[in-house]
Amino acid sequence: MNTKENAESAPRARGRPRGFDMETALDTGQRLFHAGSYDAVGLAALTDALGVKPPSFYKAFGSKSEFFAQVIERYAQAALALDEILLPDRAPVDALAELLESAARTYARDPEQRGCLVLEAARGPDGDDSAIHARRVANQRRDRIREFVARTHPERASAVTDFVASTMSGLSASAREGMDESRLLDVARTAVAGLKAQLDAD
Amino acid sequence: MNTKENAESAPRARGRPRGFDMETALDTGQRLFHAGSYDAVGLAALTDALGVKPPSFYKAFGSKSEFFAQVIERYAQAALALDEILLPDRAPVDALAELLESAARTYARDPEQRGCLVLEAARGPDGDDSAIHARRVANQRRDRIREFVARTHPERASAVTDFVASTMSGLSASAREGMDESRLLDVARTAVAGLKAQLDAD
DNA sequence: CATTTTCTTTAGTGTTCACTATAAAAATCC
DNA sequence: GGATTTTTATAGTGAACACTAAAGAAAATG
Repeated sequence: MNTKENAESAPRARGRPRGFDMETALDTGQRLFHAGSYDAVGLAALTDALGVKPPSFYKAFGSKSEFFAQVIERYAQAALALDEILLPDRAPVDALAELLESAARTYARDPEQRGCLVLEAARGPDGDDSAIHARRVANQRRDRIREFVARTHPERASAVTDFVASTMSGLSASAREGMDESRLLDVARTAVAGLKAQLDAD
Repeated sequence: MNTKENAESAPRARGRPRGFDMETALDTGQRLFHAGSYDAVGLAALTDALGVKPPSFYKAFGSKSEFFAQVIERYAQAALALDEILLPDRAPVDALAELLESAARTYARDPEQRGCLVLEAARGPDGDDSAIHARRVANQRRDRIREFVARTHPERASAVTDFVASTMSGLSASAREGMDESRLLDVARTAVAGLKAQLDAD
């Protein structure tokens, strides 16, 4: 029944136009949550940063938790492009080495955005929607790593994925505590050495 | 001026006796914080669990944050006895292997106490006393690892410590997300393989 | 221009948070 | 037994939290 909603020359939908841009709001939210955490950034900080009052925020996003879910999805789309790293014709050790080194670089690149937003949020309380959603997104990415490794090492896919997942969580934690890029890279390379020992033991 | 306070036959100190045991309170607090987190366990939950009202709690401990500091110190005293693992006449790889495997076992042993209380708290907001204190305790333990490794590998002590620290944070995070002991042990052993590659490259 | 639709603001709401002032209770001391 | 000391409870405190009811504003429609 919305056959006209994508037409370029269609008149704007009825009603007062929104006073802020949704994409800019998500970007701002992502920055704030990444610098702090879901719990540390209250609605007052969000609405201040967006220049709107609470009802406008809720009208647009429904709730803080739903807003966060959108932020998480947005972050996951842009972070560590698995599609470009886990290429089918690529040796797993090489691909995973690149993944871990990229994580090391990314997690320390911006002093205001240390670590990984998804992995940090995944550690929230079990009952919180924010943590539940972050965990789901994290596990979807882990599934892709497992499938990638299973192509060449089906019997090691789960253990390798566990190790990569745990290592990335550790890198994120260390980055949050202030570890700089070169030290994170050293950690990543040592982890890759462990991966090689595991995958080359065929 | 308190020359009599340790005498067995000395009368009790003046004043109303405390209606709860301090050590039991710290144990209870440790369990609650470990199951949840510093922020997730409010004062109501604490005082309910201890069977006291807020003024009694504050009289005894000063503040929630000071109580937590005591809980953290208590936990660190008991967890993963570094003194028994980092023995001077021991090969670093063997000692660190035992440390990481012990971490894997400890972090998954009790389904209600997953991960490491100190490392989880260390990831709290930068400005919070709870996180600041946890970070300090964590870094004291890392200093001991670094000194231990520096005995035989002075030029690698920092990088090895970074790796062990990051790996333990990763193990803690994975345990919090529900990874079981055998999977954590696999992760630890792969990490040890990486350590061997680094320390045996002399 | 009145109606409809959608978004915005003002002015709250109830709950939870960490913590406190005051009075009373429980012990020792002399 | 009154004074002193220490601990306890009652009854709050102010602040922050996520969120909302009602009214008004800004747009399109006919």
